Parts: sequence; structure tokens; C-alpha cells
Amino acid sequence: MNSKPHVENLVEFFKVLGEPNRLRIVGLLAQRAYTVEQLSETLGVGASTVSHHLARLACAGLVASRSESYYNLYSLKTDALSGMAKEMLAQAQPARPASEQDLCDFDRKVLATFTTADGRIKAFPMQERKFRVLLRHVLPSFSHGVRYTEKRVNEILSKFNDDTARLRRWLVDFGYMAREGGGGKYWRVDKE
Amino acid sequence: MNSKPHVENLVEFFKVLGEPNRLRIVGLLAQRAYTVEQLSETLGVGASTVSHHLARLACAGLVASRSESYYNLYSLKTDALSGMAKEMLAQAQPARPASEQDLCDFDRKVLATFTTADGRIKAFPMQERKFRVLLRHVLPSFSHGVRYTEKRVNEILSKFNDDTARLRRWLVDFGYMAREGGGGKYWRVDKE
DNA sequence: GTACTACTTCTATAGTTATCGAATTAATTC
DNA sequence: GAATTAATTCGATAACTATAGAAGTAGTAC
Repeated sequence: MNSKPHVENLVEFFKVLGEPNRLRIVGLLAQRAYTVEQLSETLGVGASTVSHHLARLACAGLVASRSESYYNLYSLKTDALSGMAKEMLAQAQPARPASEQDLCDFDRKVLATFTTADGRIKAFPMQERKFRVLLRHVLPSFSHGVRYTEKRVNEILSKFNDDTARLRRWLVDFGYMAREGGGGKYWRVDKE
Repeated sequence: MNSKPHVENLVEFFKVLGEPNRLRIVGLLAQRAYTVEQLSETLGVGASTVSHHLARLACAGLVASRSESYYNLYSLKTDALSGMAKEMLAQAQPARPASEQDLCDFDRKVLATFTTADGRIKAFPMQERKFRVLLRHVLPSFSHGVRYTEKRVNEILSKFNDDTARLRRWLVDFGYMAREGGGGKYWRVDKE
């Protein structure tokens, strides 16, 4: 269930496809099976080079070969390709869904009630527990270790609600952000 | 509508992601925005190196940056990622659909009538025009420039119909494959 | 068996690139 | 204005890799 072990495989996957001739090979094999010689001629590179590329593609699980007369016919393993693509898609929209998955039912329900589909805050609940859900909802828009001007804070908060002044004030009052006395700079408080 | 212009972009896309630190950067940015220094510290590489990686990622349209106080905050362009993944998925199952798209309505109808869902031939139509549709249906299973033994031809044809002998004969009679007089070798006839 | 064919593995090389450290630029603070 | 800070660009180096050609392997034809 962890994403770590996949990383190396992913790197290899991208590296293998990040080479013009290999990508062209994949494109050709997507249509039909080819022999090494046919690929060599089509691409205009030596047979040994093609052989190397095919070895790397095979190592990444993207192609398979079968013996045919005395040719080796290479073909594409389309399921491996689409599997990788699906994995990419799964990790590609983490902005909202990723954090939304971590939410408990309570938080989800609060957000559903008090925010619109695009994430704007419709109203502020009275109960503190619900209120904090909304504050944590806007918090990810600020990065740890960055000092923001008040103007910039308001710009960011304006995406969520027009009453940026109150929102900003609450973030500080509830301990999610801190404020420098003199310069009026804000930063996110780390809660590890 | 051509797929050629995309190829270079695709290569660049894969090449950019086919590097461990860049992929890790993408993974980090998928969660929240980072400054160069934060990435540098997290990854354990120099700031200049991170800057280079970010430049390449930005060049490929995968990340965006905005100025924040005097930090540059980098964030992931998730739509670019998912867009690429979708494009991959679209091209990942070309085995049947790709050739099926090129079919005219007539061919599609013939295949729907005379083949099963998995591509096997249920029956042979009488009309030559329909008959040829079926022969062209099995033809892509043979590669240009490869000489097949009769045994191997039958093996391949058996995927489509049990009467491999007639099917093989017809392929030759209708000019889709040729046969060597002595050795009994078959090969696909090129019709460019 | 010998001759032939397609392919793979080995070796060397040229081109690419990830990395660091130094110098430079841009923006902020005082 | 000068000083400070973050980021970028520049220059050099080391590691990697795509490629071709030679040598070696395996299977086929006669």
C-alpha cells in the first residue's frame, strides 16, 4: 500500500520511454509485432542498438518476444503500459482528493455543508470543532517556512472567502498561523 | 490530428520524469508547494541542482512558480500530468481499437456479424467482399518480411477458427499471403 | 556435417547530463 | 544607500548511455 517501492520502478519506466528510438519502437510495436531487423531498418539504426533497446524495454516489462522460424518477434505488452498510465492518473490529482482521503467522515460532512464544489467557504459554522475544519481546509494553501506579507495572505484567502480579514485573524487566533509583531509578516505554524 | 508532433513532447515528458530527483520533486509538489531551499534540504542536493531540475520540469509544463515574499514557490500542474496519463491510456490499447477505427462501417458490420467478441470467426460469408473483410481481419497477426512454417501459420490461424487449413489456403488464393514452392514457407504479401 | 541467418553480447567511443561550487541577479530589510 | 537572502546562471567534472562494429550464440537449410 506504500508508494515508496513503486518509485524506482516508475523512474525506470519513464527513463526507458524517455528515449526517442525506444519510444518509436513502442509506437511501432503498438501496431504489430516486429523483428529486430525490421525495426533496425525502419528506425535507421544498427541491429545491435535495437537489440539493446528491446532488452531494456523487456527489462521494464513493456515488451515480450517469441521465436518465429528463425526470427525473434517482439510485441508490446499493452497491459503494462495502461497499468502504468492508470497508476499515474491515480497519483496525478492529489491536490484535493489526496487530502480529502485523509479526512474523517466528520470533516468531509462539514466541508460538504459549508463549502461549494470549488472549495469556497459558503458560511462559517458556530461550533468550534466544525470551525476548525474550515481553517484546516484553507491551511494547505500556505507553505511551511515561508513568510507572507499581509497583502499576500489576503490574496490567497480571497480564493476561499471575501472576508479575508476575519479569516486571517482566525488563523492566528486558533494557532494555525503566527504573526510577526513589527513587519506584519505571517507564517504557517508547524504542527508535526 | 497527427500523432507525429506529439512524439517529441512525449519523449521530453518521459525524459524529464525519468530521473529520480525530478520524480521525487514531482511527488513532493503533489502534496504542497515548496521553495527551492526546502526541496534542496529535503532531497539532500544543492540548490543549484534543484533549480536546474525545476527549470526542466517547468519547461515541460509540469510545474509553475509564483513569487512569494522573496521565495519562489513551486507547485505542480496536475492537469498536465493527468493529461499526459490520459493520452497514454488512449494509445495503450491499439491492438484491436486502433485498426477498428480505420474500418469503414461496412467492415465493422461484417465483423460484428461473423466474429465473436474475442475476435474468433463464427462463420464464413458467401459474398467475396464480406469474405475479404474476414481475411483482412486475421492478416495483422502476421508480420511483414517473416517466413512462417505451415505449422506456425496453423497455430496462429487456430486463434480465429478451427478450420486452419481452409483459412490458410484462402489467404494465399486471395493474394494476402504467398507460399514458397518447395519448403512450404509462407509470408505476408506487402500491399503498400 | 557445413553454410547461412537472425540475433545477442562485448568493447570502445562520443555525446549527454546530473551534480557541485562560484559568481551573478533579484528582491527585501534596515 | 548598504546588507542580507533566495534563486538563478555559469563552468567544470564525473557518471551515464546511445551507438556502431566485432565477436560470439542459437537455430535453420541443404
